[in-house]
Order: sequence, then C-alpha cells, then structure tokens
Amino acid sequence: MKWKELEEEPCSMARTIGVIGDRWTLLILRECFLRTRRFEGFQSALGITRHLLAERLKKLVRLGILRRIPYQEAPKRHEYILTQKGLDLYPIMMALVHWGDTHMVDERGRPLLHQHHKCGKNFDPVMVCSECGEPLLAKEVHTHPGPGAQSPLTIAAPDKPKAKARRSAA
Amino acid sequence: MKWKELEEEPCSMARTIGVIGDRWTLLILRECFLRTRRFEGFQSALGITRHLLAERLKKLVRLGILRRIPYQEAPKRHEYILTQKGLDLYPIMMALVHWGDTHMVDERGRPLLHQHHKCGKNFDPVMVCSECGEPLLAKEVHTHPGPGAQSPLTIAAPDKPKAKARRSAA
DNA sequence: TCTTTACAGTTCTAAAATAGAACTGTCAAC
DNA sequence: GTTGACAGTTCTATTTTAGAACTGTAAAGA
Repeated sequence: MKWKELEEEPCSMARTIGVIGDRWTLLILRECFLRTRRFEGFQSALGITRHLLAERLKKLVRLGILRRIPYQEAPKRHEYILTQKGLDLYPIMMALVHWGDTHMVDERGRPLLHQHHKCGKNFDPVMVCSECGEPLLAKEVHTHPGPGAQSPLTIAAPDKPKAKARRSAA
Repeated sequence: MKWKELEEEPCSMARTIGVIGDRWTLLILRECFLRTRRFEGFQSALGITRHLLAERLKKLVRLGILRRIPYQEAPKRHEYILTQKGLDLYPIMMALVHWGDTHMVDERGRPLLHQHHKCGKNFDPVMVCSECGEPLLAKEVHTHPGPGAQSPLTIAAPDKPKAKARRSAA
C-alpha cells in the first residue's frame, strides 16, 4: 500500500495516518507545539537529516497543517506555523504523551509536566464523550457505518481482489 | 536516528512514537480495536505483506501491547489480543479518528460513527483536563520539566554534538 | 576585503525498510 | 490424495532514510 492510497481509504484513521503516521512527521509536529518555527530549529532539535526535514515540511504545508510565512526579506526566510488544522492535532499529541507517561517512563519519572492555565494544576488529558462527558472506554463504544462508509465495518473495505485471491492465484 | 534510540529519548511522546509511530503498527492496532485477532484476519483486512505483519505482531507482543494466546492445539494457532497496555492506546486511536473525521472526510461524510453505551448517543471524543474537566487547548497549556527531564524543554535534549557541530566540522 | 557564521535548503551515495511474490508445514475436509 | 485454511518464512526488487557534502544569500568581524 502506498501512502497516497491511505489517504483515500474509507476510514478516518487511515487517512489521518496517511498524513501524520510517520515518525519524523510526528516529531516535527511535536516541535511545532513546543514553538519551534524555523528550519534550523527543527533540524538541531531533532537531528533529522536536512533532506527529510525539507521534504516533510513541504508535505505539511501542502496539506494545510503548517503555513509558511516569511519573516525576513533579503535572504528570503520563512517560518513554519501551525494552522488551525494543525492545532487540531493537539489531542493526538497529548494522547501520545499521556500513553508514554503511563507506560514508558523510567524510574526517574515523567520528562515533562503539563499545567492547565484555567485551573493552574498539573493535569493528565482525559478523553470523554462529547454527549455525556463520561470518560471513554473501548469496551463501552460501539461503532457503526456512517454516511461515508463503504463496508459494514468501519474501515478498509478490502475491495482489492488481491487480498483474498492472493493464494488461489498461485 | 534509529527506532531503538527513540524509545530512550527523555520525551514520552518520542518513546510512544518509537513503539507505535509507524503506519502498519497503527493500522494493525486499529484492527485490534475492531476485534480482529488472527494473522489471516489482519492480513486480508489490511493488505499488509505477511512478512511485515509477522514482524510487527512480534514487536507488539514483545512490548506487551498484544498477548499471543493459543486458541487451538494440533496445528498450533494463536490469537493476538490487546493487553491493558494496548487498550490504553484507545484515546490515541480515537484522537486520530476524530481528526480525520474533522479534516479528511469527503462529501459523503464520516465512514464510521461511534456510539457510547452509557448515554446511547453518537459522540465525538473530547480531550479534557483531569483536574478541572475543561476541554484542553494547546494555548492554555504550559509545559515544564518533570522529574525525568534532561533538558529545560520537554524533549529531545540535542545532546549529540553532531547536531550543532555539523557544519563547523567540515 | 577576506573569512566566518547563520540560515535554508539541494544533491549525492550507502544502508535500511517495505513491497510483492513464492515457499514451508500442519491438519481437516472433500 | 488433493485442496483449502491458517500462520508463518524466505527470497528479490523497489522505495525510503541516513549521512555527509555542496549551494547560495547576506550579515558580522578581523
């Protein structure tokens, strides 16, 4: 499966993965949320090769997740800033951090604490139901096809004959 | 940067990315949450090559995200079931789906709806503060180093001399 | 003026990961 | 005794990444 194909799957998760589902893109976005904005900033913070960084930044701009804004003329220079679409990735970032905080910390504890302006406390992110406000558990959620569905299950209609025919074709 | 190194970075997000930050792993986990449990099930639903599927399942088992449980003797067969550690990835999955629902749907609408058992309604996941219950916005959160920090900022202490010295070394 | 530095890339080659297909092996059913 | 389900493993070819060097503009300093 190519990356491009992912973006066309009838599954919101697959499409999202097609956009941000690789290591470097995710790390670049982490830096964006930490207020890094410039090429050199990303490069030195991440140790990513310049080649890949340039390529990923282009992709994020093309997808409307970052905006490329000039901050000086003369030698033309640009900053990369999160758009609203990019800012909307925040829950994903927080969910990733929280899982790491829960399952991947060593004996020293969390590398980073998060403080909420509104209440002033260090917090954990909690995912709740938009309708009743209760925390969401996988077992308490039932999925069913929406208007954009193509298969009775969520996802990835295996509409490629290959998938099933693979062995009998031999 | 190698995948192994990621898991040792002083950043919970980097560590999480080291575990689940690739396309196929994420898609395999999606299938797990949709109750797929067997090798052939994953393979035909995803179209992943058998080689990679075997490799990724091993990794997920090694990391304690899936458990490999025999479901028949004779030809020994196993199922792959989410552990609690794996189930805890649910907010990440939901956050990915929700972003896709918001920004990647086509004119037909969402491929999949989610219904909450407790309240019976279709819902969106909302990420809130564990302390005050208010929805979290990136701009209202301040990060500061925790006990496991190694750099004043969250993350990725660029402790590799290469990062800065790269040009002057030439 | 000449050199160095900051910055933002681009362009190579080598190494690693992934795709794609076929092969292995056990057992049940036809 | 042949076929099919299932769960892998083993190949080669293609794509991606890593790693390092090179390009080019302009400011700062010797």
